[in-house]
Amino acid sequence: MKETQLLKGVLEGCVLAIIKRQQVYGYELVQIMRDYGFTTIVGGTIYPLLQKLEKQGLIKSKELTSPDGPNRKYFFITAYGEEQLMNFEEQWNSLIIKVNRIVENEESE
Amino acid sequence: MKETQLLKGVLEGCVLAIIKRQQVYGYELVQIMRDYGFTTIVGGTIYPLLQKLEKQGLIKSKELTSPDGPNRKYFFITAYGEEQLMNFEEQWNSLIIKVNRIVENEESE
DNA sequence: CAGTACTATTATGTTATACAAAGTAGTGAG
DNA sequence: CTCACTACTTTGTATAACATAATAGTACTG
Repeated sequence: MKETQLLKGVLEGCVLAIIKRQQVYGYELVQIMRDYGFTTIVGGTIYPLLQKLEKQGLIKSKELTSPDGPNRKYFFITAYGEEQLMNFEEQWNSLIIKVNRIVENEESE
Repeated sequence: MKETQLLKGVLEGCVLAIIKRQQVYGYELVQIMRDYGFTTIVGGTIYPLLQKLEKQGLIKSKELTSPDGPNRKYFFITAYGEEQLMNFEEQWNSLIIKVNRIVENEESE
């Protein structure tokens, strides 16, 4: 079982949570995720996700020039995005409870 | 975001954990998962998963007659399966830590 | 015999992430 | 000036998990 499968659905919530508290551009987001321990994250994973989130209206973007290279595309969370983030947090917490109930039972019998 | 995306990768670990502490057949497993709160689980989700796990050697099966219908196919965990289950638990705990670190930071700033 | 509950199987679709490659803009070395 | 390098973004193709839905077969019940 690869760790990557566990990521599904989680990544989106994490990205929203990060964008909520600071505006970021894609490249930076990759670094941040890696700092948090998601070492396998690369651009090819993040950019399509950002495009999807923007298309769905959860985030919006603004392009700004960079002193170090090509333009950066900064992302911000929308009201709808915040709503969905809360939604994610609920589902995530609920999932933890369910899974732990199953896995922890293991030792109690 | 549908809850179903969060399931990915988790389902396999849950199924293994359940099979570890009691032999079950597919239909029964569906009921158990539903009791645990995974209300959307149906046969079409569980049976292919069981076949995959058996093919990979994480579980093995034995067919027994049922008093109430067609034969039941009971599943047992193998040594390799137990190994993978421990593996899953580690990854799952590690994922919880990482995600919570991201999500919870939200309020502390 | 018709209908319903049990049990297993399989085909097809959707979607998130992986993987890999490439394109664009600036900077520094020679 | 150009070559290489780094910062930054984009895109195409593949894989694998889970959803959805339909099929089929056994036993019980009316």
